[in-house]
Amino acid sequence: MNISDVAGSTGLPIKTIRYYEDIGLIAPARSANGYRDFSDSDLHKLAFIGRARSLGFGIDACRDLLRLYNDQSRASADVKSLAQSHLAEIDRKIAELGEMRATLSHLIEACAGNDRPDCPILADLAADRPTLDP
Amino acid sequence: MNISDVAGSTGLPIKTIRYYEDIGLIAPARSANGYRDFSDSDLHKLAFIGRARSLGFGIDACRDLLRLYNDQSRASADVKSLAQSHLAEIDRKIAELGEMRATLSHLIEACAGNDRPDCPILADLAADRPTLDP
DNA sequence: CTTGACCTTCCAGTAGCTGGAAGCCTTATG
DNA sequence: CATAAGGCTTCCAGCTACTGGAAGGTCAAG
Repeated sequence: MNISDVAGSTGLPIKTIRYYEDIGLIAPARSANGYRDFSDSDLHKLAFIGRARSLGFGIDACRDLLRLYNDQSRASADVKSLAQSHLAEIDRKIAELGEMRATLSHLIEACAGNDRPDCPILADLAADRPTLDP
Repeated sequence: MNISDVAGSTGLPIKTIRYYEDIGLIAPARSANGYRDFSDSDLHKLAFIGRARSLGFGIDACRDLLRLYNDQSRASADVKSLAQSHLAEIDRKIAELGEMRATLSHLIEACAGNDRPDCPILADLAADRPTLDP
């Protein structure tokens, strides 16, 4: 299997697949002509990584997940713990974005959005202390 | 005003302030000894940038916001539009994280988290198609 | 005069790719 | 059989927004 086939069936960009080899996530065989020759196992691994990435797991977490996947003597508790840390991180990000969203939409509502220069958004950014009034 | 004073009153790390000069967001004067000599205007600008950054605006957006702030003939509509694009981006990210969160917490709930190896999280990542059942 | 706290610059690294250049390999067509 | 298009290779650079560290100049106190 050539790289473009794998890209097609995993949905991962070719560049990304090569990058994953670079950083040691996969190690596909090589054909006589130097082309990467992907096995079904490589394909499976890449699909696995792709799904883990789409859940927001970082590369190192993907490495850990792959290791756990290949470890028949794993404890599901270890996987769960990894996932829970990641979930906590996601929640942290959601909370952070939610705060930004709240402030920002508040400011946007207060802005006339017309031809005149007076703007509560800029006023808030320029304020000595950010506006916190309800 | 030396850099550490500015760092102290804006809450920005010293490194970040120097970085902002590097990329042309600010241009503080220099004392005879080569030290940066920040004016009140520099301070104000940095505080402005810091607040914009804390709302999630990117560096380029900060540049735009500063330009608009200094432009007396601006239209608030331009500021509002900038803020609205950013809000849309935040919403997009929240939605993306929300989807991750939903899938992930679903999987976590299904995982026993004990000493045995069977794990629905790994099973889902390894599945030919990700689990979508309710 | 020395010590320690500042300040300076420059270089490198972080995460996870992505784009592009230069060049070999394969396949289809004339 | 030549050639052109397309796929493959490697390597290098750049993206965001910093952050850490090394090497060295400066300043205030004791």
